Amino acid sequence: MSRLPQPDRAELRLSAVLDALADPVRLRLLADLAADGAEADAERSCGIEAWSVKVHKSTLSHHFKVLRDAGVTSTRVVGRNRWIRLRRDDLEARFPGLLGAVLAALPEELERAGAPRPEGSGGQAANLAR
Amino acid sequence: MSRLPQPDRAELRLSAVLDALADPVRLRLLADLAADGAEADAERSCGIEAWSVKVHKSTLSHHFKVLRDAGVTSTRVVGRNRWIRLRRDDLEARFPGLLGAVLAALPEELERAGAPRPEGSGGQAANLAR
DNA sequence: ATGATGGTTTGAAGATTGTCAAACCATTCT
DNA sequence: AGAATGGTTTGACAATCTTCAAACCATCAT
Repeated sequence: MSRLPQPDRAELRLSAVLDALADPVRLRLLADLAADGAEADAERSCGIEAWSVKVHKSTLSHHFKVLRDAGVTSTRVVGRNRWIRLRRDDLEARFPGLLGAVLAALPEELERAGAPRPEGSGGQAANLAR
Repeated sequence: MSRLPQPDRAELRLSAVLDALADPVRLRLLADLAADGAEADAERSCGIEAWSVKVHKSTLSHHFKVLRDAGVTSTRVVGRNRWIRLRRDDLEARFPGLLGAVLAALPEELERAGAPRPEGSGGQAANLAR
């Protein structure tokens, strides 16, 4: 069991994080991740079916790399599976309030963005914010 | 005296704001604006000399449009001059904590990005790496 | 071993974006 | 009126990004 390469907490760059977040697909992935709960160990499989965005698996892999390189997520390798989690603590330490502000605004943003609905689209909005 | 078109507070979109902020030049413009103070009426002329980023004036105009269209800034037209200000209140109302978090992280980010070139070597892409 | 599975890497096509230069527009000055 | 000024718009070019498809790699199952 190992971990895919990722920047240390101290190396996190604001511009990289903003860049990573400035994409509709990645925002949706973020929402999926956040919906898993605020516990530090909440992870999600890398499999296509686990996410509300339906794109090619290589595209998904690409977006995960962007998020990981920016320091937004952490990826644990177990066998041939990957488990992804939000780096809430590191982000909060480096950019206090940033992730929370984004997560809070996310449900409404996705609503307006329309299209892909997570299939149970009620209002689990409250779960997203820490 | 009029005002360049801008989205209403209720129309502000998270993705547009993140997009607008996910650029090194615009982050620097934001820092310049924020440095003017937190008063709601702190404005800054649109003139090239007023900003710490040295790019062509049409490029500057383009970036201001992106910021304005995203709702980050507001532009007042006086004669042949423009006066730009941060829409702090509107941003705070729509995305509480977001602007503050970005502004707080900005000084260190600009530090790492490398200071604005005092002299010469103005290659096209040399100004700020992405 | 052989094959299937989960995910990454590479390659290529199309769309976006950042930049400068030149033309343009409206306002102000002489 | 004519010229200068502050900024916008348009056009073009290079760089980057998103996406899918196909090849690839490592692990697990048979």
